[in-house]
Amino acid sequence: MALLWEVPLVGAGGEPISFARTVHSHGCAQLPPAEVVEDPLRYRRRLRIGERIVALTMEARGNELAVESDLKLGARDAQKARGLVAKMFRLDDDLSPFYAQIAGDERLGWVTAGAGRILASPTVFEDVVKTICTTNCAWSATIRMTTALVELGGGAFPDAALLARTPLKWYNDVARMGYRGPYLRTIAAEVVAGRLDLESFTQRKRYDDETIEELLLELPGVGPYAAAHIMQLLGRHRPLVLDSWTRPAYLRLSGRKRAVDGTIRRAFARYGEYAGLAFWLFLTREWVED
DNA sequence: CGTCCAGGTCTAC
DNA sequence: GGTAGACCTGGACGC
Repeated sequence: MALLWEVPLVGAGGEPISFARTVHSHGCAQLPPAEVVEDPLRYRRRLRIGERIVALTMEARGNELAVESDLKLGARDAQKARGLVAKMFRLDDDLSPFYAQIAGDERLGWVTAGAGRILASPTVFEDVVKTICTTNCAWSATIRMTTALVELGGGAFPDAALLARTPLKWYNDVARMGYRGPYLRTIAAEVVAGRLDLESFTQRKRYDDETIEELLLELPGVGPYAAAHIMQLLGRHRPLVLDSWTRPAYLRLSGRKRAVDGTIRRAFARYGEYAGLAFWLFLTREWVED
């Protein structure tokens, strides 16, 4: 294990970052090729750097994020790995406006201790594929499909080129993805052809949230739920993720007997561009002990 | 063994 | 723009 990086756990606005809250920010963050290890809390994930597959282990050391690599990396590869970690932890994001908004908020005041960073994958492509693998199936199926994808990728998540050249037979017979297979393969092919630049979707100056939502909804297999979910992973926090998990969770935690989507949206509308994040944090507070 | 449904989406009205 | 019905899979459940 070689120490790759130590970087302050601080966001772009100087706000604190809770390592535990970040690695437990959502379920997809724990899908292969990533995993959360407890005691001490660490986040591990394999990724492809050039020709090699590298296993990175991340943990909090004091107020720093320490990143270790199982392989010794040259300067160029080390730089690339650091860049991917920065993307995953969204180190360039500034949550301080949100924190200022919820300071003293009864429901969400606790968040300002460093919660609210939604851990991303190294690529938007991976998050889009994984999100589609969460739709209309049990979580066990999501794990099965993702595990197959990572096996295809030789231990790392496959890139668009590999998915585009993989025959549909594999999607059906090996990954058992059903109707999702053609969706994912089509998206991969569009990326490879250069007609779809998912990685640019993080660029706030280039695309506003509304545009990104429209572009996401154009993708096969991406509807309102998936678009909102991917938006959260992109750090675009207005849309609420409304699905068969969040709806009952909201009822349980709010004490309401029933609430249609419009009612839930109104309950969080006052958080403005952070409404979706506020909703998600309200639902997941108990995932981590303060 | 059949039906239902799980962190929905698409198509056709 | 709003709403049925179909859709892969496989685990849970009722009969």
